[in-house]
Amino acid sequence: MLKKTISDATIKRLPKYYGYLKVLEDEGVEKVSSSSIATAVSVSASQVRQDFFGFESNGQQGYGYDVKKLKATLASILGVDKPHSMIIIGAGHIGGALAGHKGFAQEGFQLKALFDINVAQESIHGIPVYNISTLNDFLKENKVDIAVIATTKDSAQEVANTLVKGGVESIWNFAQIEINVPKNVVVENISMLESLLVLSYKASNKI
Amino acid sequence: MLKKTISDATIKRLPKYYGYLKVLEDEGVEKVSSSSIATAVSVSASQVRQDFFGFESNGQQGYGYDVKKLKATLASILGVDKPHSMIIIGAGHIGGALAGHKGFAQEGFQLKALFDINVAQESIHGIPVYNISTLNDFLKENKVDIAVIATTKDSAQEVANTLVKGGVESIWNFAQIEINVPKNVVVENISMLESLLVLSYKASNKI
DNA sequence: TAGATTGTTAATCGATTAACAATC
DNA sequence: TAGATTGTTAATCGATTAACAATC
Repeated sequence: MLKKTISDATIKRLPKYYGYLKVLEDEGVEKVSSSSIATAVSVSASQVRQDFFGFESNGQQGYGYDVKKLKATLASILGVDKPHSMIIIGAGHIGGALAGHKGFAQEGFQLKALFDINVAQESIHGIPVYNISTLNDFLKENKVDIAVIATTKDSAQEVANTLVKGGVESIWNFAQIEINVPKNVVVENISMLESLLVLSYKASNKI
Repeated sequence: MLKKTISDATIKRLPKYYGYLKVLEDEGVEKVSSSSIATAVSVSASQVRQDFFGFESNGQQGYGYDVKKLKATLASILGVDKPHSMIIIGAGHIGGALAGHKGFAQEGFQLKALFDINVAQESIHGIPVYNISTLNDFLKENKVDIAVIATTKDSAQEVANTLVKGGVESIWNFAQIEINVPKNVVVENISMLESLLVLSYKASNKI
């Protein structure tokens, strides 16, 4: 484990770099400089190089970076060089929207099922919807890499407990509440309301 | 304008503090200490006090903060002490889910309409859906505080241009692309894919 | 009063920017 | 070769933590 640990600030930028490299690859561009990446992602060129410093970026002085190689390196760091199985708990507005989102599958996130207390429809966007009471058994029979919590905040912690007990180690939490999990489980929270409030702040406090 | 400017790092935490104060108010709690807030929001007590330093937090030594007063102060700073009119461009999965989200209205964000190139249904969750071709006229006749871009990335910039021309000064952008706007317009980006990739990183690089 | 807790300054830590030698 | 651009160190900047006097 000689790998230098990457700072949180850097990690948050890696998906942006990765996204831009995908665009370049689609356009057939073969090389790119730190300053082009910087412009595209609204950071400084120095920061791009500093972020890349510590992992093998395959940069060449006087030339830049090979788009394909750099994209592959970032994919590997971000863990999207291999597929992830995924389930969604809560088949409401958000859960349903996530199930319909095409972009996740493109990165190898394979949605296997949705779960809800109330199975209004047998499937959403082709993904089966099961009763939440069957979640426990499902987890015994299927390896789930990532579980999405898209329930109300009232049931989020209970759902998290079931997931953890069932061996899930990565949780993407859309519920408006902090969930408590053991140290071996990673959680990424996403709060639309918080984002909207930040926008509201900016709008209200313009110079 | 003696108001000290609040740092970006602090601004991102204000909605969390605000959310916790709402919980306390609902529970009928009247006072709270910086260390309680800190625990609830997973930061240090010192940071809470540092964040509050600079605006009138009404804290009392030896006692703590008055929940109602502090919540009102944060609401005012975040701009949610008054209502905001809102529209959503793109009535797909995400646009529809946002229209169905109850939490926004509770904070005074009043959704007036959705717009789409293809009006599949006249209304979603009781909100009228109009053809995108009428957006221009709508903006002339209605004051829109916040516009949500929930379109594909291909049309995001064009939509942004129409919004800006129509006088919208705050944009909440869900499209997977950076949009360019004049300096007087504020943009808050939210990227689910980026969030998912951060989770993927954490999952793949656990110690 | 004694205990608790804020407001505020100073110290520390980490992240960003600047600079430039190395080198393609 | 000359120009371009990286990798890397040092300098700067900003954010977090620590500490404690003020005071309720």
